[in-house]
Amino acid sequence: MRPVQRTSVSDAIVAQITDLIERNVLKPGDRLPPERELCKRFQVGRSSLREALRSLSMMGLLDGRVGEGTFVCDKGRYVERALQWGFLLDGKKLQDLSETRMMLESQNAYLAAERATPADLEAIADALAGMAEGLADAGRFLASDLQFHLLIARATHNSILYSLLETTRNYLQEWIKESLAEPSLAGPRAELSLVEHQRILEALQRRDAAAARDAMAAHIRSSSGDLAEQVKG
Amino acid sequence: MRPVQRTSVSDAIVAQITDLIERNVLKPGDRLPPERELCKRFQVGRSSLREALRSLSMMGLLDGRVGEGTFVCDKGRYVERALQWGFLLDGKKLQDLSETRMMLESQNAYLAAERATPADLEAIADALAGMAEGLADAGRFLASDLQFHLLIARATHNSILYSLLETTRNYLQEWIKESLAEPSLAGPRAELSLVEHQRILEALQRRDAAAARDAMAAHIRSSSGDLAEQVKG
DNA sequence: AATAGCCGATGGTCAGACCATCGGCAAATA
DNA sequence: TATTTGCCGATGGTCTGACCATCGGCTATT
Repeated sequence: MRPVQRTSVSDAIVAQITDLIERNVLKPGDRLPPERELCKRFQVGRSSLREALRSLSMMGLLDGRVGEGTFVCDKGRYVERALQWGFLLDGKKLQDLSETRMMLESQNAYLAAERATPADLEAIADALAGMAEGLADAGRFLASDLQFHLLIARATHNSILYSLLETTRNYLQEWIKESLAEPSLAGPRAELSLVEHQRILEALQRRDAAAARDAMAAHIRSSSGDLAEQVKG
Repeated sequence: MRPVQRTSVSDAIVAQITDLIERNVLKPGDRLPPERELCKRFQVGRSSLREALRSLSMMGLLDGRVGEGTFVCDKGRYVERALQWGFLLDGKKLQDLSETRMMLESQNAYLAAERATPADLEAIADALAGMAEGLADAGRFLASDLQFHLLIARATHNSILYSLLETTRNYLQEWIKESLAEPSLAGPRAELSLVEHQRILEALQRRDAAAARDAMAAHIRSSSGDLAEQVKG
């Protein structure tokens, strides 16, 4: 004997729609059938359906517009939405997140060194060039920096690892931005960062997995040091 | 002139309740007033209120129990929840999952060796004892096995890493179960598994982080080998 | 041809009803 | 007296039908 599965109607709907989005049957930008129509298809009341849709909207998967319909959002919007409620990222959580990122980044670098295609490496090199050109432009520098890391994650050809890193980065992005915006640190920090990224790329090009991992770890450590100070102050 | 702020009723409720939880007016474990009561206080219809509550439940802030009430959940499991969503939104390839798990398990073992409290170690040892006792009982063996790994993750004292490992395990659990259920493999596999777990525990007790990581990696590798065969067959 | 007004479609909200479940209490039972 | 059984109110879960505000496109007026 084991506890029977208790499933609420709206949870089931959430699961179904989520699944449709996952399997790309519903693509970003697509419009869902009207609520009243969905009720008939799912054989549920409008309340239950709306609770499901509202939950999905709150998580940023859907977007309802009066008089127009309900649309599928781009993926990744939900993190933004989450932070919109100015949510709890207490010190401990930030530290945990930072640690998780460190682990993901370094391990991804390791795998990327083994698996990156020539095209991957070229794209990563381009991102690095973008950083160099953006030394004077904090916005561009940061964008290229992010791109660099995401491209490495992509080069692992593991969609889950990529997705996890992307999410953690999204959460930490705000703090990273503030950290780099510190005028006293910005200049030297950016140049140091550039050198560190250079080392990572070289390791990747040499297919030296361990070196890539260590170079990435060193880079994150040095930048998360700033992060820690940022949090304290 | 700028676009006027359009706010929906349930979003406003979500914001208010979120704020109450943030300011600790509503503490974890607290019970909210009944829905019908809240309707009167917020001066809104029950549908709108329920859409808000459902969203908060979906995000892991609230938990509604029929006949009892709606309660504030422990801790902010918010980030964890979001990461799990990130998880879902991408294709779940067994190989990718397995790889992610390998990385999480081994890294968690590393951190656990550094941070486990005596109580943590004791709990892990208990789980191992449970496995030994359950050699003849596949169900119990598997349960203790799972417990062993989760307790190690817990011993990292990093809620995000724990949550991620828990999620990957949940996804893989079905395959793992089938794999161990194979009659031809069950006996020897379980005994080998026991020895591997023993090695991990010893490394943890010695506070030898690298050894713990390597022992865990070896264990996962050997068990995921079975997993791969299982998938092929 | 351009504009103004209308109208149906659609999401947003509300109110009331019924159901299943849970916890506690009282009555029946040993 | 201690335990079990049955009942009942409270509560979340669901359904229905209704009304409103808004949007987009159609139509008629200019």
